[in-house]
Amino acid sequence: MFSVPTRTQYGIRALVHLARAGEAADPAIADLATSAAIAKAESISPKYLEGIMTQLKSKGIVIAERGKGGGYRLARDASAIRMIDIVEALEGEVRPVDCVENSDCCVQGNACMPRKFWIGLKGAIDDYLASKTLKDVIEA
Amino acid sequence: MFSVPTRTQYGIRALVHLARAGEAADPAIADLATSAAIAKAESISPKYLEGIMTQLKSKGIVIAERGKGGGYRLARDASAIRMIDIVEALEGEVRPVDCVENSDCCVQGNACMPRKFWIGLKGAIDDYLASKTLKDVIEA
DNA sequence: CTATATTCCTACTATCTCGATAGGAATACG
DNA sequence: CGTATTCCTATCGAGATAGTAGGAATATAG
Repeated sequence: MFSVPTRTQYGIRALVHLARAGEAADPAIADLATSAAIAKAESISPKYLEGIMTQLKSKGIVIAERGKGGGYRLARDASAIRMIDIVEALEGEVRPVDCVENSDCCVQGNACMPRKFWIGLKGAIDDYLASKTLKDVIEA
Repeated sequence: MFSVPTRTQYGIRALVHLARAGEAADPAIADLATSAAIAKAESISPKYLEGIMTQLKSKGIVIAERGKGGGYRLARDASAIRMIDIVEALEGEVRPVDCVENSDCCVQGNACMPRKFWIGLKGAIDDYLASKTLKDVIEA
């Protein structure tokens, strides 16, 4: 249960790759990597990863440099990228049931008795994801 | 993200229904309900709920009485049924990524740097689900 | 200006899961 | 025996997911 799609797993691994590249002494030297290079290093389908990287870029997690010699780098320090930012960029907000935000669904039977329970679950997940940064992950 | 299948939502609503039926003064009087009756009260597809109830029975969450006059009742008091018992009965163990239990997957690139992170997420979810009982839900 | 390497965009396909349905067998009651 | 119920198995359609394909846009190097 609660399995995380490969899309998200791949995205995180790609960001781990970038974060580790950026750990070098001189920043801005080795922190640029192409999608194809990451895909190869991580054994991820290159074309599939391309789409994931584009999405991470559109959400402001990474910065893309187009054209020859281009690639991706983290948009900010790994310690400033929370895991919840990544997850929401790739999958949208954590929402166990539709009823969490939309109370219109509370019409039939006991449909909404468990609503507070689900909201609590969302809180537990969100709190954990917000408490970890990309830096925490690469130091684990 | 982390959306809960209707199967689980339906199962919980059915159990809420049974738990509320069992709240009556005289236990064992009104605590028996047929799958069809629950389905009607909760606006759930009857045939679909049938399968869910059978599964909850096989996992020991409810007790079934077959034949005419039969139905389902909770196998134990609502306060002794943890939400994690229900979720695991219907969906199996919480496992964000396969890598959580199986460390064999840590072979390529940074595939397993996030492993501790995922294990931590599993822990956060499990802790929450184990902390709530069916009784907590019907009293919310 | 041209060749090349890269991101970016759109569309497609195969596979799987999920929700739901159908029909009927097994069981128990009166 | 007739009826009401759980229980079993098989199937189906819709949607999501993972991956593929082709090429347009963009930047660099020579």
